[in-house]
Amino acid sequence: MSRSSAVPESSREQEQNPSSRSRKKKGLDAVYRSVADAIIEHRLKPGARLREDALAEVFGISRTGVRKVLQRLAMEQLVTLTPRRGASVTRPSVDEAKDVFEARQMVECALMETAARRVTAAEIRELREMDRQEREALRSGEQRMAIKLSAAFHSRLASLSGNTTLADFVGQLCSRSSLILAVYGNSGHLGCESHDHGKLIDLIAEGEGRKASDFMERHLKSIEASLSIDEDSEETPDLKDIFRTAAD
Amino acid sequence: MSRSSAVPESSREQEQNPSSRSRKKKGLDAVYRSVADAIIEHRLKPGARLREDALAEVFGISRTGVRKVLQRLAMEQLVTLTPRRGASVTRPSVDEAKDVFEARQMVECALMETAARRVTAAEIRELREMDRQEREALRSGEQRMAIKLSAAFHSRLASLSGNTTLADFVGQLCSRSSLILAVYGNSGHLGCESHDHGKLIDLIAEGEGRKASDFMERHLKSIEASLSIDEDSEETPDLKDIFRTAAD
DNA sequence: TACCCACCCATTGTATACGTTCCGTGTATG
DNA sequence: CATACACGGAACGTATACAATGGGTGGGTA
Repeated sequence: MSRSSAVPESSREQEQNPSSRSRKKKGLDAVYRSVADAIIEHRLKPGARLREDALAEVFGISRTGVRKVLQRLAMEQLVTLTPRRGASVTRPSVDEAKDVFEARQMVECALMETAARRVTAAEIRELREMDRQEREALRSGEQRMAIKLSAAFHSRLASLSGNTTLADFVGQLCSRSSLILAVYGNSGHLGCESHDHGKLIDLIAEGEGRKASDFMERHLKSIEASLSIDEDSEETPDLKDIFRTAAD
Repeated sequence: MSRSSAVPESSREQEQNPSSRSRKKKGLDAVYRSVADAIIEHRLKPGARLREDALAEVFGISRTGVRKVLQRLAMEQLVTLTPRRGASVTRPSVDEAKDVFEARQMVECALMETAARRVTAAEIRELREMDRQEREALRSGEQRMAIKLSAAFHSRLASLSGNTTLADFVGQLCSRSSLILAVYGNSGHLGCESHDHGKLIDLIAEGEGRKASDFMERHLKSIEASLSIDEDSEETPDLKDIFRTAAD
């Protein structure tokens, strides 16, 4: 009972949320985006169980479609499919978090040099607009939206390279980073400092690929450093340890 | 008629081939490996249609399981799911091929440095054994097996870095490379020259990460250069052009 | 009182059945 | 004789029904 009660409220949120505006009939892909966004925005927290029946009822589709969506999310490491236990939002391990940020530094930095060479004026304007929206969301206290926009910004930045394969990979890494922030992030300051993205755009616009790459490296390292990856916060919640004082 | 008649023989290959040895009962995941291997080994050529009913009958499972497998393969870019046309083995475009090899050079080279630092003696032995098997297959004319082993070698090499995320990514890139070789490769010489892998192992074993990275870059560039990426070989087979001489 | 076993229910895994859409072919007409 | 329309069939998309398994709870016993 204690576990199953962790989620149902969020599914109600889905109904009343206008973002998933009653797309009952067409758009199976829209269901995927809805769930993915909910996870990225931390409306569905790591560890939350995703029962097939519940999702099927919420979105007005059958379990068949739900399973397809969950499988796709599982392949992107956003949800974890335990053989007979069902699906739950992935709770990234410390090693996983480390791997994801190592991958991001490797790929995103390298792509900056290509992006600086290929970027167009229209794309620069688009990036500035995205940055503006992100800061706007951050300013008005919409942390959830800011997190999603930040991931979208990094993903769009990677897509400037023109390499679809690497861009998609970065997109997945950014999504997983949102999960990592949800688990290991300090609620005090979010991952991306707003002014960083603006500076990044400047460097790209000036064609300073090398500097953009270096800046991106520092940017990502600073995000990673801001995480509180305590080794001891792993494994069992240690009921004994937690309630030791109470029992003492 | 011209398009649909291009494939049906391949589905018969599946039936008579003993490699998919009657894994009827357990192992839904085994079906995935069977199909993936068939694609990587070029037993299923790019463009080959994969009818759900046929696969279901061959593997003794229902279409439900087949669809799950096909979806997974589609996500790894090994098969293409056309909305109402069904599944077919992906025929990589020129741009896709270029992207994949750019990604491989970026990631695999970078991982060599990490691998050279972390590799153990046991892993070196394992790599040498894999290299031996690959050369053995190449020597005995089993090109299909050699292609698969070569991809497995690169994938295993990447996994030495300890970064699961990047290793999995490289694994997918290697699988897609097999497809690219099937389309753009000259049947004369396969992608990986056998002695290259041995040299790569030597450098890793000696802890020469930098040299290993450089060598890997040359290795991959040489594979890419061996491809015959003719821009004109794209698009429609141009029945008019092909039969112009006959009509003339 | 604490631990273990057995039963029941909830949830997922799999298969089958139905609806839908698109391709191919055949015929009719300009 | 060519083209266009229409019909039939085949394959995919979706939903529903059944089967199997694991966990949770309750009772019994040491």
